Amino acid sequence: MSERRRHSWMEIRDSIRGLILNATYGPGDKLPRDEELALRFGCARSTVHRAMRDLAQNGIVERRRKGGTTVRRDPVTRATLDIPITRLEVEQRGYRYRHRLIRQSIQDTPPAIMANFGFSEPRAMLRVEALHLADNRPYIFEDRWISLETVPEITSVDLTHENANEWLVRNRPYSKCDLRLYARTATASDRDMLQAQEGEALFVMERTTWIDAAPITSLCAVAHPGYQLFTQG
Amino acid sequence: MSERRRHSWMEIRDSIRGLILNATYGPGDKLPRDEELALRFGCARSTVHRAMRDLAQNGIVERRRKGGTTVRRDPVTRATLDIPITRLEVEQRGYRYRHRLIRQSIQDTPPAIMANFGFSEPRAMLRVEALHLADNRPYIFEDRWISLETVPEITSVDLTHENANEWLVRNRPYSKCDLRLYARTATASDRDMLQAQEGEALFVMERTTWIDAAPITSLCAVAHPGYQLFTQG
DNA sequence: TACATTAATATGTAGGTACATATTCTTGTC
DNA sequence: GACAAGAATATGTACCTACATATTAATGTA
Repeated sequence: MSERRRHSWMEIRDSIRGLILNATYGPGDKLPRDEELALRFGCARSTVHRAMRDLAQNGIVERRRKGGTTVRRDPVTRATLDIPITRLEVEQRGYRYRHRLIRQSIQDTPPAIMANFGFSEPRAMLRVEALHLADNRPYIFEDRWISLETVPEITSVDLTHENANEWLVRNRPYSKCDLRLYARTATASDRDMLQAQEGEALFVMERTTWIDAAPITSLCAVAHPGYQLFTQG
Repeated sequence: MSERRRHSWMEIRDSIRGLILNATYGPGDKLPRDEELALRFGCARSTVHRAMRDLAQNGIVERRRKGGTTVRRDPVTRATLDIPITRLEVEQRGYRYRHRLIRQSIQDTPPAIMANFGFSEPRAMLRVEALHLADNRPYIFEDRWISLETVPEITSVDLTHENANEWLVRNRPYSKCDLRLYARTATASDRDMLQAQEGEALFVMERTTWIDAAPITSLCAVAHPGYQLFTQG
């Protein structure tokens, strides 16, 4: 009898990717159905399915029920960013972490925050401005807006002691997160806060989170000059 | 007999996440084994496994063979970045794409590129400097180094016509990609190339790719003033 | 005690079956 | 030809069983 060796889903994935690489199937082309490929590779459909899920996740192919699997027409570089809690990031670099609450007040959301959440009307939220320090030097300044409806307890938390970043991450895990990254020239306020030189380039991360459809928080984090963000491959 | 309804892996995932959220299992705690949880939830082990894989992928838990599943001690914000081919990005914004080859030469890698690849010695590579334009205005300037050992055919490609970005993405898909993002103040050369104002903040993306252990390319892409990078949630 | 060897065990994967679900395709009606 | 209803079909999921694999824990030996 033929000794059918067991194929790992990664082997199958690499084989399918190989077919795409050597142009057997080009961008936009439809791949054979899973069952057909399983037959061809001599493995179970579930193994092809596992391989395909990985390829789909990595943006190589697109899959639709009944529609079948197609090679993505527009290849992308897909990278996973891990943004840790700032305290851990600082400590992992061997610095002593400190946190300073600058301001805390209830205000109506400005247009930029409304846009992040998709509001059409201003809403009262808790605004928290805080500075993260590494060895007493400014590390990241954050300007955060927190929903009073989704997170009512936040008003009774002492944010001078416990920082909003960690409190939220531990008490209000999100189900959805939007991220926006860009560069900005240091303003007068940045210069005070982050000890940046005039005209220096600063790295900015805007992050907005929801639990299901309910808004949690939207923040604009401005990093100290020289800050870099990596992917962990 | 008890009518065991079928549970979807997402239900199970949300249930497990619920246990973590309501502090039944805190950061660093060990969760019960899959089999035990399956029994508890009244589903198959494979369903728990599917749920756990998702939680692990999203950085909620960590799993190790024999070691079991533990709640991650340090929560992270995990986001998936899609960096499309520049031409598509430009076209999707409704602009006309053009590409201009600035320079092309074989040089020894400078320290920065050696560091990206992990080389201890300089190596001769093809350096390609090119400008991507949107409606004839500078969009992204890229300074790219391509391995002559891994991609020997590149020397016979006419890069004035076909751009290196697309040629590589279509002909040398990578298996590993490192990404580094930061902000930089415009230099004199940037000002010429990207029509940036003096002292303006520019967004920089450094990308290094390998196929298995073989280096493919390392590039430094400097975006026009005002560029932003989003996650596709 | 230190270290190597072996057993135990939780997760990971492959294969298989049955059914669910979302589309697309076909067909019928006007 | 336009549109709605129903059939066809490829992917998605749930559950099983049987192993594979990576560690940790236990055990034996010097």
